[in-house]
Amino acid sequence: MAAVARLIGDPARANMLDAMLDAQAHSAGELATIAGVSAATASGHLRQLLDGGLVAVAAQGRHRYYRLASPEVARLLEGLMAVTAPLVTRHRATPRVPNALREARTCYDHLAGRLGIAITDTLVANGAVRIDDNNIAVTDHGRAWLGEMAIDLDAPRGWGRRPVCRPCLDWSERRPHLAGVLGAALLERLLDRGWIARVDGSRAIRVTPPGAAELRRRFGYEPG
Amino acid sequence: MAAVARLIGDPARANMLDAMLDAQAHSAGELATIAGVSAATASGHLRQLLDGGLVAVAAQGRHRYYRLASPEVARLLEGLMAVTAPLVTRHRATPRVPNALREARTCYDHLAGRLGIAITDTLVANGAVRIDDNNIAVTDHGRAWLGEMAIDLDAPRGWGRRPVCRPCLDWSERRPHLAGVLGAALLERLLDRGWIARVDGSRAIRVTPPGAAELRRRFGYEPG
DNA sequence: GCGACCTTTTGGCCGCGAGCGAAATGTCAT
DNA sequence: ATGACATTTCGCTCGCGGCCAAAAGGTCGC
Repeated sequence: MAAVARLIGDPARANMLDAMLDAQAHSAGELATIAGVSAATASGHLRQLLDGGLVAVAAQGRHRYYRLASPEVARLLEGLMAVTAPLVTRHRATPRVPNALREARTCYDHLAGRLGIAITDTLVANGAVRIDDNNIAVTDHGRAWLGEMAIDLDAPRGWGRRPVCRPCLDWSERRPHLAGVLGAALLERLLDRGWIARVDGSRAIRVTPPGAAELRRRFGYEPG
Repeated sequence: MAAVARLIGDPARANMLDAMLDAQAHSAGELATIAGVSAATASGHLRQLLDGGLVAVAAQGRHRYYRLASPEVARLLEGLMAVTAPLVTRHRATPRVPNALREARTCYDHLAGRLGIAITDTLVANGAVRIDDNNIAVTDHGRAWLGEMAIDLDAPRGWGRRPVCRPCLDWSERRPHLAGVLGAALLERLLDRGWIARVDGSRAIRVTPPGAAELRRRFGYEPG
């Protein structure tokens, strides 16, 4: 247990892992810049993360692209943030995290932040999903509703057997939001409909002008 | 994020935290022995864990009793184990963890291991709780059934507002088991009915002779 | 092929922090 | 008060591991 925690415990490695939370692959050099260390140092860190089973690598030409080894690792990292956040903000009234991230961001492969919460709330109000305590389940009515969004939860999605819908604790809103296959499919659909877009090299999500209208109408989302 | 992970990343501190996963308070000297370090070193570690908000302390006479600061910390630790376990056992066919722990143990303040899974399965079969994907909810029928066990989920339980029932991933069985207020109440009831007992200074749980009969009849649990 | 580029390996420096013994602090028992 | 015990603080040593510059692998474009 200590071995895994030790890997995350170094600031440079933690920054790299945090960057990989966007579920996209990053080259070694890119991660070196993000971590603020030389390429040599970064390479050493990445080797450790690889040996520790926290990340996986895909060699492509002269680049080597690193990504988190599994959704479990992503969940672990978000869990760490959930424990960390209250400690940091305990003595600070002003939000320490950039507002763009609080507003809308990706959490591994699904949406989080105010936008993620707004969508979750709407699906609950619709009766599309049901939440008891901290648990989420998709209803039959929900499957039909999602069909209109061209989302078929029963379609094979490549990444083997994976829970259809899982709660994921949002560390900025302190509430669970949609994760699992449903969360991933929603993010994908919103992206390729052009309602939202990724922001440069950040996990932040930007709402496009056409997206603003659609998201307000369908999910009652108003930018904060 | 790195700060919290760094604290767990030291073997001595990890051992201490692991010991505290039984949700009981441990004196500083006891934790020093468990971690295999001197009292002076242990004191330093405990101070760090305290400053980091991972543990809380209660001074009682000349002893100082340490415990985990919150259930969230316990969840984080179990999450770490879930990521760690597969890495360790990947190249080992034989179980590395003592069988007593796989059989029945406490997981913070509820039951885990084969016994915990057996109880969870029975409650699902009864229709007392419902599991969708990885989510658990208590049904009305479940509340009545629990009433026969003298468990009232609506009774105030001291520890403020806390989810009635939460899934908790079992790192030895790789399946979710009952946690939350329900899990805690079940453990408490089984203990004070004398069906199970804590084992010395371990998280292992021993089934008593009268308990063996009751657990087989009610939950279909057969010792492995 | 050759040069440009990305990445990893090697070697060496250096600081953080884990470790202990000894002393100090605080608490209980008599 | 005095001694026994639990814990913390202090001062110190020492090794692990992060860091970089330089060199070595690989891969692509020309």
